[in-house]
Amino acid sequence: MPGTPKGKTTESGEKDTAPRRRQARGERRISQLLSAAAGVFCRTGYAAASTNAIAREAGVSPGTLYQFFPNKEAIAVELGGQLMQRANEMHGQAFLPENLDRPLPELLDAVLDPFIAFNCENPAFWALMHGTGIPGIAQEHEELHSGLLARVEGVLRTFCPEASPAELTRTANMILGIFKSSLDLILAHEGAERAAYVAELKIVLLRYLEPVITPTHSR
Amino acid sequence: MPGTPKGKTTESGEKDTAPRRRQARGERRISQLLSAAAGVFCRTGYAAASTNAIAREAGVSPGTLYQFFPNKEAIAVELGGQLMQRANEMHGQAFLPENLDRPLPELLDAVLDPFIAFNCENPAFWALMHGTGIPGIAQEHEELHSGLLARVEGVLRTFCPEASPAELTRTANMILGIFKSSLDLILAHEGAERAAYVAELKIVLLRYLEPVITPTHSR
Amino acid sequence: MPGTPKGKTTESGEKDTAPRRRQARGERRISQLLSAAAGVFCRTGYAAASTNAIAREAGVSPGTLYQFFPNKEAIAVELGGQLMQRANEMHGQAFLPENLDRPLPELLDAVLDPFIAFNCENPAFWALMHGTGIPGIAQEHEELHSGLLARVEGVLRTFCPEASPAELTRTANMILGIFKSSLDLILAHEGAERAAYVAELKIVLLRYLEPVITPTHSR
Amino acid sequence: MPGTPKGKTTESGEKDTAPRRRQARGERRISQLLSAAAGVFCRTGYAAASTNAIAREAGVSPGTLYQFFPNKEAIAVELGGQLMQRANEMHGQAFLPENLDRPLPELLDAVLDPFIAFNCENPAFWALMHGTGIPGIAQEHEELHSGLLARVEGVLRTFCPEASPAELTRTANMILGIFKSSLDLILAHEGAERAAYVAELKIVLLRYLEPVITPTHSR
DNA sequence: GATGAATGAGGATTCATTCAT
DNA sequence: TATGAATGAATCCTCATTCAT
Repeated sequence: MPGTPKGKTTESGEKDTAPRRRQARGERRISQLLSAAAGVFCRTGYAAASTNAIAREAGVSPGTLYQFFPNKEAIAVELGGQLMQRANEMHGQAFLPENLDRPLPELLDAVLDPFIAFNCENPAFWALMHGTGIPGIAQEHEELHSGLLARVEGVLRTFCPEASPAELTRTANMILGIFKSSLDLILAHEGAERAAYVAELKIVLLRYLEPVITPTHSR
Repeated sequence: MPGTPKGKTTESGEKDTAPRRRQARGERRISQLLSAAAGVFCRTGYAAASTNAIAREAGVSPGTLYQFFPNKEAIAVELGGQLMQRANEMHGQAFLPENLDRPLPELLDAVLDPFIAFNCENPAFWALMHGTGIPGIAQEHEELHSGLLARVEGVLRTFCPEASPAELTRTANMILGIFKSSLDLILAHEGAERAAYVAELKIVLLRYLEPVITPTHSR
Repeated sequence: MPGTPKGKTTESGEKDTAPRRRQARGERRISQLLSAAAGVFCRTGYAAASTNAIAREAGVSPGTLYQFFPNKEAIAVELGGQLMQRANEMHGQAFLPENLDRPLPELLDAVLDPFIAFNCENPAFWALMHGTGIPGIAQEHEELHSGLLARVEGVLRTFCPEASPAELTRTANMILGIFKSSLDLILAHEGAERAAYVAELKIVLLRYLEPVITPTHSR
Repeated sequence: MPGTPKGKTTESGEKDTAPRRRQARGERRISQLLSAAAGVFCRTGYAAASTNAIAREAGVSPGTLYQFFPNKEAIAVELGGQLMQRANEMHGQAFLPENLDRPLPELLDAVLDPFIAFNCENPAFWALMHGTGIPGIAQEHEELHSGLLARVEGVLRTFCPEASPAELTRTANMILGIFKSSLDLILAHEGAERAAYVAELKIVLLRYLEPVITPTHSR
């Protein structure tokens, strides 16, 4: 958007600027709505969140919400997708190859810290992944979940190439589960206590994974 | 209120019998309703469960339901409490003092196996504990949760008497969290795969707890 | 319902009477709702009729309406079906075999008069058959339409056995169409003018059909 | 209001041209919108047609639509009027005096064929005339209807000068009604079957009108 | 106690219409 | 003029809860 040459001619300038501004307004609204939705989902959960409440929180009328989203589910899906994408971008580096050569504790730090930070800043992300049973979302969120699962499996595979796929999946699921439940605890506390839970999570994973990966790694 | 003699007949024998029968019938109704609720909660989750659906599943009219429970939440609370009690009864033995002297793997088996079995048979128990975010229930279910927490803390305390209460609570929370998320995986699979997840849960807890309790225990 | 022996024993009497009364109330409500719907459909057409308006007209709350009908369409379908049934009952005699031997003018009188009377008394019947384009109703009403069509075709067949099925269908469709549009005119007028339109309808049909059926009939 | 000189440039030539262009553009827009409306009305009926859908079909924004029409009804009215005018132009010749001297079958051909053709090509015309019950439109479309009615009455009057006005109106209404319902059947079929229904319509009208007009005409 | 009808506030969604740009 | 965002009343429908019998 910045850097676009504007005002080339008065005519094209007019034709070009107005729509862009309108579009910009629309996108601002979308963000407003999404963050309002994030707040409401966090506070009340997806099922209990009403579209009217979301619109009210965003400071718009219900009709406006429906100009940008076809239904409540779409809001959750878009929000989840956007958060997922941001999560992926943010942690792409966490899973960088160079991290795989580092000792497990460092690897855990590298991977978990940004992920925890992200979730602390975007608690809606987690609230959405809990939406079990909501028809239509489960599907989309399965996708989010399997994305994470695949990443973790990928890391595990490099450490234990001899493990069967089933084992890998199982271990990855356990890791995700542990992470998930710990995140609940982490989010439920603050300050030093939160930090203590973060440390505890790392201890759990370290002790769980050390025996699994050390053999491969010790050579 | 129930059992109040209303002087229907002059015979004292009936005075006693009729109310008792009524009470018995009432308790049968309550069980009916509670197990219907368990089924519905399991299938649809608490929020999406309608009182009408529960009444229908129990084979009674909505009015009857409200004769025994003041509102939907009360059903969940009662159900949770009752399941919790059954869980307690069933596992009272698991936490028997003699188990505390056994090596950790056996202790884990002794404690986890019946608990897992119970949850496999009563999936509603778990469904209820997930009701995070439901206003009003969280509080009541905190109580269920803290019951479990206290038990686990109690066991831990005997193993690490020198640990601070905060540490104990933290560890107990982690254990419960790990158990909780593993249970999701366990319930989501069947047969050999389910058994594999059970084994994996024990590995995680064993490795997590071994360093914590071994020193104390090894002497 | 009448003639049922009641009050055999006090116990079974109680068990039997209360539900029947309740059921009776429900059926009264259904009739109320259906006639309210008939009125609203007549005045505003199906599409523009709101369920709240129907409930209001019936003097009940919207929720009550939905206790007896799953949705707006079901009301229309039930109403249509019920009217159709009444129409069938009422005109079963019109199509009696003995009428087929009478000269065409009398046949037309025998068939049309009760049908017209019925539609004047139940204008909703007609309003519903106009519901073109309403998804789901079209199907049900097609059935009503084809019922009529079959009857008319049946009569025609006895008069012109040599006609092809396609011709019969075409003629029956024309007759129904003429009847339909004339009914609009009949319902739109009153008193003598209405009678004049009725007469005119018979003239149209008489002249249309005379050449078709006379050959068969003249022997 | 349009065409008002706003004095943009001093040159008188432009003063004249620019408004004309604007006007031309406006009329193009109006046609766009009207034919879009015709399509939508045809597909979904008037009541179910949304102004947004019309605007979308026309490739403009809803705001633009409201720059040319004050509300949805006005679109229907204008469309109906325009179609009516085209119908009038197209069939002005059908009702030419010289046709009145021809035998009835030829007269029917002369009048009906172009009218049927017109309606097959402009199905929206018919869709609009069915909009019975739509508040506010009925009145405006009555006008369209009465236009046709007057024409038919005019023709009839030349054939039966001795008939009372009431009789004429009645007969004209019947004719229109028959035509209307037959048109439904005609539009609902294609090819040979459609032709057969056209023929059938003519038979109905021929037999209905022959006795009415022959006496006058046969001398 | 039991029944099932009754309630009505609330939720998702639509759409004719208006407004700022 | 044109745009498309904004509005908000209205619609269908649900469901926890109450009431008459």
